[in-house]
Amino acid sequence: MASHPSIPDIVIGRLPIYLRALNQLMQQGKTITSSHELGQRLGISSAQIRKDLSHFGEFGKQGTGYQISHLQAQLKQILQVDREWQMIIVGAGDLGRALAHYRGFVSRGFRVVAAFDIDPARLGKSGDVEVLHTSQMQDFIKQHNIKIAMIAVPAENAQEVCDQLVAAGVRAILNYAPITLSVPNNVHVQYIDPVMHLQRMTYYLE
Amino acid sequence: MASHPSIPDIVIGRLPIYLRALNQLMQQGKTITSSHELGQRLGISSAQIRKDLSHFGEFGKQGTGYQISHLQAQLKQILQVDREWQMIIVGAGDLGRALAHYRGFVSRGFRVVAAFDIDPARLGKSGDVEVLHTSQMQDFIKQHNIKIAMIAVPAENAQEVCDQLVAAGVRAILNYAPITLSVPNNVHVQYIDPVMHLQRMTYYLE
DNA sequence: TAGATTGTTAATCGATTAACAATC
DNA sequence: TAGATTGTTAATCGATTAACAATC
Repeated sequence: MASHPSIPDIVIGRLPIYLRALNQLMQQGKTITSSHELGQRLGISSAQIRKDLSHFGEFGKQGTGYQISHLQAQLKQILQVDREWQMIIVGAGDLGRALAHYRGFVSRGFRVVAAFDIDPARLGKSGDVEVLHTSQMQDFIKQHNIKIAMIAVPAENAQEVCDQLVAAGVRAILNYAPITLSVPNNVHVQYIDPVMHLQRMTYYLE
Repeated sequence: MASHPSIPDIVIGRLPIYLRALNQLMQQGKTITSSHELGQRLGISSAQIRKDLSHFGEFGKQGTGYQISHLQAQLKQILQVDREWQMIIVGAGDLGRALAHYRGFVSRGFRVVAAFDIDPARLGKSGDVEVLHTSQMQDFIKQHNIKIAMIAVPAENAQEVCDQLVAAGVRAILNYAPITLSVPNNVHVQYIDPVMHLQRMTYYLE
């Protein structure tokens, strides 16, 4: 139901961008928008936005455009963020704690329910999030049926942590360690590495 | 010299991935690799890697492959990270401080030289990095000829901060605020929004 | 109605891949 | 030499865009 097999991944990748722009328009008090307005804001052609959306249904009205609240609800449903996903964080260093404290998850469909670290000095509450010992991680994942994890450990330990997560049932990993992980086909990985973004920009500088 | 105008941006975006993989191979003590080995690790075809590299020159040897140290040096030069770029961080909340403490920048060509915040309670040293008041930001950028900044302020303030950065001379921005920024054509922006990555994966879950 | 914008088709554009001569 | 791998060309594949009938 939720996933149509033939939709290109690159299209899926743009849906969160559209959703975020709709949130912003809504906060500005707008109720209606058009593919043209959306495209202008995002630097994407209006044709592409209409084409992308047409993979999933007809959400607009000729002559008028899109009702923001409706399109927003539809995109949330398509992306399956019309619910709340429970996540864990592995690694409670600076980055892991910053993620644990981040206020922006809940309003967009995600909740950090625990963090894990091997260093006993880091255990206990960090903000609202309990930091537990890594030895409890796999049991926790199984008991709470956790499907999503964020990896915020040093690069040297990331693959090992990843293997443990996958073995326990995690199916989506957001990896902050600067290495490419190897995972089975049924596990999804996304990467966040600020240095790669910076290196991409320095090419163009001067 | 550094930037050939006709090379597709998507190719530039893969160079940092190759560079990171080479770092990893080198750490494992390897000295030679091939497009096939590299591709296998990264989930990219060997043909694509060779094609990408061919935009910039001939870095391999038939029958042998690539000398890792040489290819690494070449990629660093192409990306202009064979030097050290000075960066600033705007926003010294959890995220800004985590970035200020991050040890992974220097070895890959970047150094955080200051952070800025409007909250007087956050000023002073945070690890090795001095947090200054935002009112001093534009002077600092001009004096130190800063070209790169990271934005780690709330979404509501991000566009305003961005405008100030651009006006002072910043030409590359790594934006952690979950909004699309509007900038002149000669300014580069990259976005990091963990929620967008998560939403991209939930589409495929279940 | 007149104006605007959708959803969709067909054309264009660009990126990826397969294949192979060159050569280490 | 025999085996391997590059750099490059041509073919394929897929994504983007232009254009427009439909229609609100």
